Amino acid sequence: MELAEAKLKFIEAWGKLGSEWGINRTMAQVHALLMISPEALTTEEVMAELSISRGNANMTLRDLIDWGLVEKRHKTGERKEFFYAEKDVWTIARCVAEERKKRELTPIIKILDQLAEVDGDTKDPAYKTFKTTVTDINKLANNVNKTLDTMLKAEENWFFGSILKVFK
Amino acid sequence: MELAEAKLKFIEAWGKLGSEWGINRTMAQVHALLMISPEALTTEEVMAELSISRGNANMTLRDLIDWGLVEKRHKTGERKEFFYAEKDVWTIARCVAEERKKRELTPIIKILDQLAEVDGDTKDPAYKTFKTTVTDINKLANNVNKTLDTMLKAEENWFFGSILKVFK
DNA sequence: TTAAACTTTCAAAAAAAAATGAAAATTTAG
DNA sequence: CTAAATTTTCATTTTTTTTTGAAAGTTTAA
Repeated sequence: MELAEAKLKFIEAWGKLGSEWGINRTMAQVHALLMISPEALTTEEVMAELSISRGNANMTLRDLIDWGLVEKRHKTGERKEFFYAEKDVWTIARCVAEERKKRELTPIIKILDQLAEVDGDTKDPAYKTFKTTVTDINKLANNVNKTLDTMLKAEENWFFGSILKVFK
Repeated sequence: MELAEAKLKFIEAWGKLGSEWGINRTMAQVHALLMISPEALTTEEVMAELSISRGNANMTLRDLIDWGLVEKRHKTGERKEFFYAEKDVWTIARCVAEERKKRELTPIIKILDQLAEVDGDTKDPAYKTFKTTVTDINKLANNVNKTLDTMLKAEENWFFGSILKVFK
C-alpha cells in the first residue's frame, strides 16, 4: 500500500473509532493527522488535509489541546501557530484515561453515592433491587477509579510488559 | 431521597453516561430501567415509564438483547413478551467488554495490521512517523485485546478482589 | 499608531442520529 | 381457519450534533 493511501485509511479508521466511543469524528481525524505528521502543522494545513472549515479546525484543535493530546508550537520567524501531537502511545493512552476519568467517572460516582442513600422499605422488592444495583455499580465504579489511579501512576510500559501473568 | 426520585435520577445518569460512550441514550435508559426492576417488564411498561414510542422501545429492546444484557421472558397465561435485565454487575461488564471488543477492537486491529505493511522510504520522515505510530498503536491494541481475553475468562470477582496489588 | 496577519467566536445552516407511528407481519387462542 | 393480540418494520419527522463562514477580536511588525 502507498503511504498516501495508508494515511487516508488511518485517518478514516481513527475517526470511526473515535465516533464509536463518543469522540467527535473530526476531532479524532485531526488527532490522527497530527499523530502521523513528523512536523507540527498549521491550521491552514489541517483545514486543507481534511477539507474542514477554519472555525471547525480552530475549535477542534483547541479541544485536542484541552485533552492534552496536542500542543501549540511556534517557529522562529513565523507568525503562525503550529500544532504538534504527542506521539508516545502510552502517554496518549494516559491522557485519554485521565480526561475520561475526570469528565465521566468522577461525576457518575458522585451521583451514585447520592443514590445509594435512598431510603425505603427493605421488604419492598423495588427498593431492594434498586439499592443492590446502585450499590454494586458504585463498587465497580470505585474499583475502576482506583485501578485507573494506580495505572496512571505506573511505569510507561506496564501495558507492554507482562501484566497478563496476573490473570494466569 | 425518595425511591421514585432516585429511579429517575439513575435512569437519567445512566443515559448520560451511555451517550458519552457512544451508546444511544434511550438504549442506556431502557437498560437502567430494567436493571432496577425486580420483575420483567412489557414493552408497554417501558414505553410508559420512559415516554417513548412503540417502535423505539421495540428496536431498543432488540439491541439490548443483541448485547446480551436483556432477555425475553414469558409468563404462563400471558401472551405478551416480558423483558428482564441481567442484574449481576460483573456479568454486565463482561457483556459490554465482549461486545465492544468484537464490534470495535477486532475490526481496528485488522485495519492496523494492513496499515503496518505500508511500504516507503525508511529515510522519509513522513513514512517513519506513520510506520512508528501505526505499529505502536497496533501493539497497544493487541495488548488490550489479550488483556480483555484473559479478563473475560477470569473469575467473577477479580475486579472486586485485590488486583490492585499488581501495580503496587 | 496602524494595518496586515492571524485567531476566535457564534448565529445560522447542514448533516447525522434518533424517534415516531401507522401499516405490515406474525403469532396464537378459540 | 380466522380474527384479535401482539410485534416488527421503515418512510417520514424531529431532535441533536456538527460544521460553516463571515464578522469580531487579537497580535505584531514596522
